[in-house]
This record gives sequence, C-alpha cells and structure tokens, in this order.
Amino acid sequence: MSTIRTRFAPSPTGFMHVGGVRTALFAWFIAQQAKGTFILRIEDTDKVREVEGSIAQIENSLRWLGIDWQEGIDKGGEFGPYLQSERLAIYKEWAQKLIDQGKAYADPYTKEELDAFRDQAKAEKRAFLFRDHRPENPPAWDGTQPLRFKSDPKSYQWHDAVMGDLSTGPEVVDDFILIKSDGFPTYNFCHIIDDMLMGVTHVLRSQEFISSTPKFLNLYEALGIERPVLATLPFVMAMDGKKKLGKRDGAKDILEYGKEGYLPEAMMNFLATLGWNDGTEQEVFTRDELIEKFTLERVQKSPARFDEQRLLWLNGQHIRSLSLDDLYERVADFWPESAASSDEAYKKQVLALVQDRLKTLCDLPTITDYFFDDPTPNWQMADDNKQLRKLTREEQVELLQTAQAVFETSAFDPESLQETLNQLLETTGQKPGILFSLIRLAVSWAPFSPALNDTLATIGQTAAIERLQKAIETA
RNA sequence: GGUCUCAUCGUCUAACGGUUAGGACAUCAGGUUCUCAUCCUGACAAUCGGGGUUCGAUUCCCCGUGAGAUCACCA
Repeated sequence: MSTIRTRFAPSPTGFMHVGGVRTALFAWFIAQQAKGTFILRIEDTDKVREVEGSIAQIENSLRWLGIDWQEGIDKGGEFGPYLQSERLAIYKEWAQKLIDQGKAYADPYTKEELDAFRDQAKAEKRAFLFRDHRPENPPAWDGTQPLRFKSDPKSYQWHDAVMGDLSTGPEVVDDFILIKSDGFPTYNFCHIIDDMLMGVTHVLRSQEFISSTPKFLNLYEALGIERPVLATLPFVMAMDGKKKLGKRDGAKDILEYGKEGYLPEAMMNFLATLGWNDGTEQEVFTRDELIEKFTLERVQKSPARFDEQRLLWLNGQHIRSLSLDDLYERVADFWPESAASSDEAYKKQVLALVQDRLKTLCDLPTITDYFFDDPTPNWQMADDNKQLRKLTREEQVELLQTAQAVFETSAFDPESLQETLNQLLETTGQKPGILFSLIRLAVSWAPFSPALNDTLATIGQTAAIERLQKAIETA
C-alpha cells in the first residue's frame, strides 16, 4: 500500500480555468502512479468571494477531464469533512494550542492603525512587518479580533520538487493572520492544518505561493509537524503578452473546451506537456502513459504559454486515434440537425469518412451536412474553380449528363465507383481536375469533401443521380 | 521600493561540460490520379548581454538586462 496522498484544494470562486486544472492534474498524476490517494478539498473560507454553484462546477470540470478523487465532499473519507467551513472547530482547537504555547496573539489594531503603520513603512522605504508592532500586552483573544501567528523569524533554505533549492532571509517571515475576525481561518493557516490532518504527503501549488512558503515553514515548526514534499508549478501564461493566464485575461472555463469539441484526453495531453516532457520525443500521450511517466522533476521551471494551435493539433491526433464506435459516442451532440432522421449505421459510415478531417467535434456539421440533406446548387462555385472555368456551362452540363447515365448502370460500392470514374475519364477525355471536381460539386455543393468515390457511395445511387439531375436543371 | 523566481527557434521543448544545438506546433514548398483533411518529404527558424572557471560552456560562477511573483482580515 502506498502512502502517497495528494490533494487539490480550490476555492469555490467561479469556474475552473486551465491553470487550476493543470495543478489538479499533476497532483492526480502523482497519486495515481503511486496507487495513492487524491483528495478534493474545498477551501471556502472567504465568504465574500464565494460564487454559488462553483463546487459542482469544479467537480464537473475534473470529471470531464477524467480526474477522479478518492476522498471529497461527495465521496466522504476518513479525514473529512472536506469542506473547510465545516472544520471551523478544528482550526479553533489548533489555534488554541498555539495561543497556549504563546505562539499566537490577538491583533488589537484597527484597520486605520494598521494602514498608518504601512504608510509609515512605505515612507521610510522599507518593508512593512507586522512583528515590528507586536503589542506588548495583547488582549485575550475573544474571537472578535484577528488572531495572529507569533512568528520566529529566521533564514530558510528548502527543497522544492520542481524549482530545486530555494532560500530566503528572515525578513519575509512575519506575523500573519491565522483566524480572521469573522471567525474563519486564513488559507495560510487552515491549509496547513488540513494537509497535516489529512495526511497529505505532496503539496503542489502554483508559483504565486513561492514567496509565502517561508511563512508556512515557520508555522510547520511552531506546530511541530513534519512538512510535506513541496512542489511549485510555474504559471500557464496567456498566448499574447506575458501575463499569467487568468480569468480577466480571457482564460476560459475548462468545460467550454468540451462544448467546443475538444476531447478531454487531448486537453489532458496538452496540459501535461505544457511544462513537462518525458525526455523522449514523444508528443502524443494517452492518459495511462501520462500517469506512468509523469515526474515532478521533469516539470519546467519557467512559465509556458497556452498555445491553442498545439491544443488543436493534439485534438486532431486524439480524434484520429479513437475507434469508430468510440468516436460515434463522443459526437452524439455534434451532428447537424439534418442528421436527426438518419440511422446509426449511416451516420457511422459518414463519420468514418470524415474522421481524418475533424480538428474539433464542432467541425462535424459543416463537413457532413450534405450527406444528410440535399444541398442547394450554387453554380458560382463552379465559376470560381480555376479548372472548371475553362469549360462553358454547356460543356459542364454535357459532362454531368454523361456521368449521370453511367451512374444509372454502375455498381455503387467505392471500388466499383472508382473503376466507373476511371472509365469516365477515358471516355470523356477529361482530366480528374475537371471531371471529378465537377461531379463532386454537383453532388455536394461543398468547398471540400472526402474522396469522390467514397462520397458517391455514401450518398447512394438514387440520391447521387437525383442531385446530378438537379444540378443540370439549375445550370 | 524590499524579497524571491525564471531565461534555448514565433510557441512547447531536448541536449553526463565535448552534438552540424535535436524534436514537435505554427508557417512556407513539394508528393499522395479532384477539393479539404490525414499521411510523407523538404525549407525557414534559437542558446538575452558581458565577464570569468575550463583544453572546451546552452550547461558551472559573477554582474547586468528582461520577464514574472509576492509584500491582504484572497486564496
């Protein structure tokens, strides 16, 4: 049995974007590959920023990606509750221990007094430290004031599984707030208590926390608890500019990508290889390969840009690697309306033809519509075609009539049709560029389509002949 | 401003101190009896600058420069 336990601990402040999801993903990899436990804990200690429905959205986002957790609000577990607002008594208990040891005290200052201290520090061009203003005789903590940690300033050097050896001086260790005046703990305090009580062995979080790590180290010591493995992940940056990809910079809800026809395994592959690689030249990974091969040591130290082009390419790769049956299930919500009355066998036939052409599942309607609904002739398309332009309309119609006649007697499987089409090239003396383009247009009126013989075979003999007839009549 | 972190093609990245600095995306050019896509071939394209250490530096050290983070009763 493995002892590895990791967690993802988001706040319910809105939808999940790619940066947050990647942190969850890496933590999940670590747990999965060690057959350990992945915990989903919700950090709802800021009631002001909380957004209704966020928890369900977070859970749905993780599920969509294929990330599952063994302990969490919905799953339970022996270290619950997994919602921080239900753990207030626990935090109070640990806060009391610190008070009893003289390592925490009530903050007697008003906001105005605090601001004055800060302004003063700023005017003197030095960093503000609360511990410079520790009250000599703090009042007993009655829960209405903030409770502060009495820090023990010192230099730190520590190892980060991603960033390597890090160090700071004592000036960054300060008396931060453990419990707010509203009775809720701060992240700085409760995440440490929870990680300890939940037996978390590896703490993964994004880069913004690197500078507050010494504070955490100081608190670990004060509480006398062993610190977990720390891993700091670099940011995911917006493609344009050098800003961290955040909601205000256009970061999308991860679930949007599903609606836009991206496969979760493509997204997983993309996020994993954004700042990580296995040292080989492999680019496309399955979910199981990622779980097996992922290591924190090979995670990049520098931020990576979110390149949608690469995501799009990976999506195509994953779409092509799907079996037809699997793909068929995935595209259930993506068919054009015209496909509603078609049966499964026919839709699968069409799908097989366009599988190589899909970059996202959303491409399906535009590239398959004419397989389900008779297209409206648009002879302008013939006029715009460089090859077809060389022929007069009468010559074009004549060719179509010839083709129509041949199709009346041809077998309509792809192989026979290819023979029929080849014979047609000979009898008409035309080049494929002209003859095939013309027939292709007349049966599809689409800018592109699969190979002509496959297209004709799928549309079927009756419809193909009818469409040629309609083309001839409207010429 | 203090503190901390980072730095290889446009982008994601590879390279025990010794390679013509490799691969992928994107772009461009060809090929696959029509189009689009797939697939294949090829082209373009990078070690931030300056000092050291070393026979030899993308790699180690220092100084710059640039970028980012943090300094909340947010996480």
